[in-house]
Amino acid sequence: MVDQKREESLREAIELIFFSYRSFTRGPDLILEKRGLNRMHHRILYFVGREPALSVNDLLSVLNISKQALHNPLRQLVAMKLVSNSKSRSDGRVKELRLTSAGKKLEARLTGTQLLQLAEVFGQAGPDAEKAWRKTMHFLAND
Amino acid sequence: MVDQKREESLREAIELIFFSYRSFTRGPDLILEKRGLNRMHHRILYFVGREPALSVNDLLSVLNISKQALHNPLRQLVAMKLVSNSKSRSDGRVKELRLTSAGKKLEARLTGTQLLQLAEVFGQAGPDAEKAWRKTMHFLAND
DNA sequence: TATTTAGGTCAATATATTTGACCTTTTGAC
DNA sequence: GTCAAAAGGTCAAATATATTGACCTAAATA
Repeated sequence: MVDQKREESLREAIELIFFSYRSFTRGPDLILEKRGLNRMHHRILYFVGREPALSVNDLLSVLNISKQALHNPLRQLVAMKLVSNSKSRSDGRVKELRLTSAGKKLEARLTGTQLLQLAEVFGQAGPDAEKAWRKTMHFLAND
Repeated sequence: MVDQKREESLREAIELIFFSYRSFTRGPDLILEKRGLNRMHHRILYFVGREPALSVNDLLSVLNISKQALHNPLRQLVAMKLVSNSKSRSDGRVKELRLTSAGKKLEARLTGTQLLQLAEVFGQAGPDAEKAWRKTMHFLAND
């Protein structure tokens, strides 16, 4: 009886994750759709913006997808002049990915909806809850 | 300067969500892959298991996808005898979806990895952090 | 009886993903 | 200087998925 109650409570947690993630991705998804882009484009813009001069290989590692799966969306972003790729000085094989100013603008708009949303959520939950949330998510993120 | 620091902290939160969600879905995804199923099949199994006699329309509502997008995975699950659909007694138009015993077994295996993972995470974080996490996620799930 | 609702299906299109091969340029070990 | 390895890019085929829009039945209900 105790175990079953705990399972019920853990299933509620599963649903919190499911519905939270959907809520969290809706903002950017709506903006992306209007431009014929998808969530992968946002992820590329996000991580390139997060670490300018990121290499293609490092981007692949963080996204955890195949080279072929990255190929198209990245090519599109470069063609749209949202991402630039220039040869690295220290290693001519490596390309350094960066956001162009247009790329920065779009990234700011996409991620901006999520920053706002999280600011609101943490505002409602309060700083102690935010801290505990971060601690818990840290455990979850690292297996 | 203050605002920029807060943005940095919120971006860390964004990344916690991204990596947490990936970690959270990996377990079921690996099991599903071996059977030629995907995350949508798990979602169907989950919500049907959660509410036996669920109608197709109600399933569509909770999943928030089109009838056509549901059609294939649901048909497959029924064909594999993991989900049963029987006419409702009270309204002959409505089908009541239920997990078969094989469906229950698979659902338990899939969701079981997530239950275990969350039990571990909450165990590490502690009951107070769990409570605060739930409160915060609740705000996030409801916009 | 006529309309609405729940459900199912089809076809066309568009997209995305995966597998696997193959190519160039550059680096670095020998 | 040669050669294997690394970084990156691309292609093609097969597969999978999603989207749009149409159309159908059976059952409920106004």
